[in-house]
Amino acid sequence: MQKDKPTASRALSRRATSKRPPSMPTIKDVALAAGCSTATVSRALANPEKVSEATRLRVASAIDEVGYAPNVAARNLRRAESRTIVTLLPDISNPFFSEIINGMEEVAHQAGYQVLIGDCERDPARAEAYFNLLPTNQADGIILLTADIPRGLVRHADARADAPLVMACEFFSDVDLPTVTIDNYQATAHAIEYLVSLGHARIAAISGPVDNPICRERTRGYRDALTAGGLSSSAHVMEGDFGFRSGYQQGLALLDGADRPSAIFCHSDEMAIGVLKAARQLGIRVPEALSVVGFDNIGFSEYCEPELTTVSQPRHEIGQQAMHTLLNLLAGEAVVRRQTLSTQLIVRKSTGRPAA
Amino acid sequence: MQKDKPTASRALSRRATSKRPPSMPTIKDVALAAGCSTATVSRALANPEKVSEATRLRVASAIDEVGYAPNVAARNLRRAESRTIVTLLPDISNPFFSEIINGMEEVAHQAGYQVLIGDCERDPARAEAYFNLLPTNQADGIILLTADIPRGLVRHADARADAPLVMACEFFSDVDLPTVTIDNYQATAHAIEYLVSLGHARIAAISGPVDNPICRERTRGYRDALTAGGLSSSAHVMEGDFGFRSGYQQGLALLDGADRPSAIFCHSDEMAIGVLKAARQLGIRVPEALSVVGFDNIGFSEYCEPELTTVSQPRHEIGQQAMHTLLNLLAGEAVVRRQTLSTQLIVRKSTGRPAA
DNA sequence: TATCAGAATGTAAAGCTTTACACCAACGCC
DNA sequence: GGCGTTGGTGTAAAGCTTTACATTCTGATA
Repeated sequence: MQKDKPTASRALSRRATSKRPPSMPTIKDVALAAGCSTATVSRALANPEKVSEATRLRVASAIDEVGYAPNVAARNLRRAESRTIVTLLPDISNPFFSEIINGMEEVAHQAGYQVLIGDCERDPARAEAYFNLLPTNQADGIILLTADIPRGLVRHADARADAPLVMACEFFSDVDLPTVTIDNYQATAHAIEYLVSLGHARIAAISGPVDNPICRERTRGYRDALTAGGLSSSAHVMEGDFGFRSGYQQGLALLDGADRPSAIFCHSDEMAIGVLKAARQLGIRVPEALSVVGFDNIGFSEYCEPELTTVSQPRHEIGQQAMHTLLNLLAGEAVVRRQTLSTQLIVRKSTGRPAA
Repeated sequence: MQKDKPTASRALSRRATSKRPPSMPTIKDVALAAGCSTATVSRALANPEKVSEATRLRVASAIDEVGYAPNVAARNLRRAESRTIVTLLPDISNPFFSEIINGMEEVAHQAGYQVLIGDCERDPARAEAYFNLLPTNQADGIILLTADIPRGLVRHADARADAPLVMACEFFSDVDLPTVTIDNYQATAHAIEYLVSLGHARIAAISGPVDNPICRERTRGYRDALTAGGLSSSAHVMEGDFGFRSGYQQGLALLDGADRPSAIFCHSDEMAIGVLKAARQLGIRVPEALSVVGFDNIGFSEYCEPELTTVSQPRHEIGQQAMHTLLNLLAGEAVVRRQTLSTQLIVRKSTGRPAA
């Protein structure tokens, strides 16, 4: 009884590789069970029309007889693809993105793709790491939800005109990627017109980062609408970063001064909610003494005090369209390079006529 | 000139596979350039200590001479792993999770792992799809941020005692996975004690789903603290779903009735904010006529009106620990099966002494 | 009936990496 | 000087699937 060391009959396990003793059945096992070659099994799965009805059925039942599931790594290796799409965003904690992601996942899953969420946190190194998934076949395409990406990366990846890159929500002013956005100019102009129509004459704005193209568009819309209303001289734009705190701080700055605005248009709901807090702190009542408009219609905007008037984007649809576009690109089909989805001004309780 | 059809010299491209004409260099090219075998290159990368100093350097410079990057699919195939961890959560739009995810990604990336975010949306089919990534080697492990998972899936995956499954934030009452949580019982009891110490005698609670183990724990803490304060008879628990709306609705129900509570403890900040809205609507002032306590300390809790008193969880650390635990599990190391992280009651403006 | 087209299937290579095993040289020890 | 180590390296198989090409067979056309 000196069999103390190598003991248990390893003859049982078909493969001696290492771990994973209950090694999954392979396409070979299916072929055996179905009485055909592995090629036929593969075809039955990928190109059913190339296989006779009878074989297809035999294969099908063999598959669940042996409990087969394809080995994705092997498939990816052979096909030189990963069936993974990564989406790059500036900040995962911003609830604005979640609905977009849902839209993307919906169409991705349906097409057999995964989506990998890449939170860049404004860190170029992070962005680069995600871009590197492309040449190494770890990702088939990228959807950018932020323009805050080292331009060199994009240019390099975009060398081929049909590079698997799609932009959503934002856009680059200098690189022409297929893009799905809203009409930021129009949406803003419309919101400002609404404020003007209420009688506001001093309408300030808190922008996102001013070098951000969508913020530029919005500011253009803001200025033009002001001009159209004969108020061009009252334009006043502060810069924020879309987050609560910056809205709060810029709101404080705006409201604490001498001739304060009667309305503030913000480029995000979070900033608008920050403004609400600033106003509260200064004892300025909303909407009686100050009107506030946000952008995005995030979940909170219905639960803050007062409920926020805001510009709603079709976030789910943006996600869907962006993913569709990318998948079409991958399929080598022609895509419309610029899709513009419609927005809606949602009037709630944070806006009203200015005090006489 | 009848060469109109097959035209361009394909002899140029080394491989005739299909697309991807600028096919990446492989380990073979590196071996060639470094004047050694592919095995040595592979070793130089994976087990540098098994290779002589000189060779290592030659390989290194060969690598960036030819611009080599490993083919991950091939590696995964060979190693039967994916270097991907998936995390399952009930609802990606809940900002509570984002900081946890950041913590997880931090340690995952450092160890060369990716994290795939799986939004289950309470749909068992979705959860099952994600669990299926495990046996097919598309994922190496799963971190559960929700207990709302078909139990069969977990049991099945957990057949081996060291299954690569880790639970964070929540836990199962009937399956014993390695878990990292806070002490929900203590944290709640502490919050309730605080309310009692302020003089509240009618303290209601809005729970998450009552069959959720962490909600049970919290309710136990709530009841025990009430009993300890001699208020056992006033216990009153409503059921919510962690979301704004349910907090709002249950808040309305609680506050509209005859003998309304002077304080409400909520199992999430979103619900607490819903209660705030309900109170506002009914003209009940917070904190003068009603104290409200939330749970989680999400970003918005500082910007609602009034700022929310809440129980803060170390979310980043929870994410880190959970990922550490999982990676240790994968490495075959022993792990502590139950980690309990500390919480903190953050007192802001939504709580105060009850009106005489 | 010979031939051909087309459908259905099989064979085997290719995709890239990792690793068990074999091999070789250098070294130290008795 | 023979022998056992040890460190460094190469050879080749294995991991699983897809697919170009070859083969076989059926039925139809000339």
